[in-house]
Amino acid sequence: MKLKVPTLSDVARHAGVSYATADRVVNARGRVAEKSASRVRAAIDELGYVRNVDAANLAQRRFYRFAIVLPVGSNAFFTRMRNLFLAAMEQLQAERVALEVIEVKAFHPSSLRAALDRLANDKVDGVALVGSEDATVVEAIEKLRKAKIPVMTLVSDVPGADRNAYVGIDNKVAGRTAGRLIALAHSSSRGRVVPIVGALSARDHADRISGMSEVLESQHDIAPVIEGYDQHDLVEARVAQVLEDDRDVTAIYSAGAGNAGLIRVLERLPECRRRPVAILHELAPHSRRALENGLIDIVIDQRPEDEMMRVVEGLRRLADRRALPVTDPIVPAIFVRENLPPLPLARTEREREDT
Amino acid sequence: MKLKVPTLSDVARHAGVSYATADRVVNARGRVAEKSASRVRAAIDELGYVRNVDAANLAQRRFYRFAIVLPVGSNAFFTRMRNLFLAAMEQLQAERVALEVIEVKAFHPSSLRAALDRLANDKVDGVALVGSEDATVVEAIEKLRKAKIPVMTLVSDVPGADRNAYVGIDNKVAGRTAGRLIALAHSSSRGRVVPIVGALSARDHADRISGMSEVLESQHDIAPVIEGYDQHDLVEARVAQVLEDDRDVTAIYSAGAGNAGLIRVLERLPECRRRPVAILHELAPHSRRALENGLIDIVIDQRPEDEMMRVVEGLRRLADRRALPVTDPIVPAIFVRENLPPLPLARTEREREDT
DNA sequence: GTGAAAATGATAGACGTCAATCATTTCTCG
DNA sequence: CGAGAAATGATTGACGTCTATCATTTTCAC
Repeated sequence: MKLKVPTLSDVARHAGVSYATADRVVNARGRVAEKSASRVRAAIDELGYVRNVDAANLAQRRFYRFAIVLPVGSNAFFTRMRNLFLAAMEQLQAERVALEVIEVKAFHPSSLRAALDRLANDKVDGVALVGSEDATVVEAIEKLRKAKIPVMTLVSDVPGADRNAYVGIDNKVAGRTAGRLIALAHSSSRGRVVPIVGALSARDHADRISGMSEVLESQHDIAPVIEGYDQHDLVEARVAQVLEDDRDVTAIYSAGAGNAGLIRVLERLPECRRRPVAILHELAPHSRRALENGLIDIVIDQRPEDEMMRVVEGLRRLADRRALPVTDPIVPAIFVRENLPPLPLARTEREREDT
Repeated sequence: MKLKVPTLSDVARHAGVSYATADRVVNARGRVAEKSASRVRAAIDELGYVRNVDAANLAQRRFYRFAIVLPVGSNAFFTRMRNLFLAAMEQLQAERVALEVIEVKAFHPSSLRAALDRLANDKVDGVALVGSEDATVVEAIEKLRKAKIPVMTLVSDVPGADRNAYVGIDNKVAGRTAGRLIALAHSSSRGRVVPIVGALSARDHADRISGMSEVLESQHDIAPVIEGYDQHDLVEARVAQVLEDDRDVTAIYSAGAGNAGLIRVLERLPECRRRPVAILHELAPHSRRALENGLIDIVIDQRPEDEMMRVVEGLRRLADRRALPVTDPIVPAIFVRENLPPLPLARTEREREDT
């Protein structure tokens, strides 16, 4: 039952050095000649030594401190994610994990940069951030990494940055999937699809529309994109106008937010008007209700619950100097009315209907 | 930075007992008067003491031993799951987790019972099993639990058993979801759907068909169920016959295995024959290829990767006396051609094309 | 009151790593 | 060769729990 697991003492003995030297190698403390260091590393390989994280954490009185940097705004998805992190805090506290949720102004790279710089001077054990493609964010991540702080990007990656891992979906794939489902819903008849985005300058939205278009453009008509800037009223007005002017619309794909406005239009559709197939993103109270009421067909959801868990687990493993598991990318869930997950038992005051 | 976290010494002092008594309470070692025990428990609550798992595991030289009991047979899904566990073994070994994969004859409750009884006399730290509704399995689980061995059911639950948790999907929901997607694919036209199962006596298959029927029966025709007993040739022959005899079939929903046979029929469909909408379960090499080649439309997959991770993580938490996280049920992934996950890099010799 | 059993307390050592300190040895350069 | 810097080794104590042992105290039944 008691397996003989090699300790660092075994490594030192095997390498012919003192425990202190082996410790210096393993923990990169310096003051070790390369000759000795390579002997230690060889011994580690030969013996299969694996650092005992339990012992190390006990000796250090380890209490993980992770910072989660989220954009604040009216986006329901990030509100939802924020609430998930807050809800997890108490349980994580009991497991010696302290989460600090830091909110930065949405679409404001310098604000994100500043927050990350502050964290680089702090003694946090890891940082997870919602990325932005700004070059200053790449630099800020470099700085964190230089301070030996592990970094994970969440929901939106930072291409070119030296982050440890990305947790999120591939928006092109999401768009293509939406395209495929729209095609399926048309059997072999030709349809006319209206795409909606927050803004075409938002990379994730653009990717989704691009993906959808790849799948549909040879067999279906794609109407001009509606930019709704994630504002319900604007979305409502523009969609209503398009549906009024264009009687051939058979499907709507909303890649952005502001979906409460879209749902209101679909609610008020005249009975004589056939409801277009409707696919949108992220499960929120209004989109859940619209699914339940048959106003829309499908919600593509990136499962922030899963994303949150992957981030916390990943940061913990990085702090423990453990390899991250090779996992598949997050597969967005495809919700129809029949497979909606149970509602969470409690809702916080701050959670609003939508943004 | 150094948070003062209460230790068991603090608890003992606070309760006015010795460390040894507090330890006896926390670890249920006995020899403690109820008067003392309740004082200890009160102190734990007041101080918010949480057992230091790192310290405990270090002191015990903890090396988790988990047993995973899987049915052996020609079912591709369980082969896939088995291979996932095997592939994870090495990494887990380095983290002091030893997995033992135990294979029992499929659909053979006494064989499963015997394996579980053996484990009850073994010193394993946890057991995960693919359930069976037999009463002897309920008893075997009782026995494990009596031996203080945590039990999780996987893929198929055991109603009435005292297991710690179930990891798997709701098959009724899966069937309803398939029904909804079939309805979506028919727009508002009426269709004729052919259901396929391994056997109607298989509860998961029956649940799936039942779920689908609920959604479809008021607007669509449901043809008689084909029982294919998970045998490709039989499935192929019977589906071909049905498609030959029934020119009105517009959709096929396969709730069982043996899907290679179904795919062969769809491959050989005459050009003049419109391909029915096809939805089946579990991503396997043949179903992946069929998706890629446009022979079928959707695969509903219960993500054994996720299931495996939940099981290992759950067993570990149970062994550490930690609460399991409140997680949503596994949401089956809905794969179309466009959102297929990357292929694993290596395939083991034992993995076959299908069962 | 006595004896036995149960409850309680005290104690020691183990686990494997971290962190720090200081003595000793080795190496390099003038 | 000597001095100083770097490398190395020895040592100690800490972390919080587990495990075991045995002494002491308390409780209970007769």
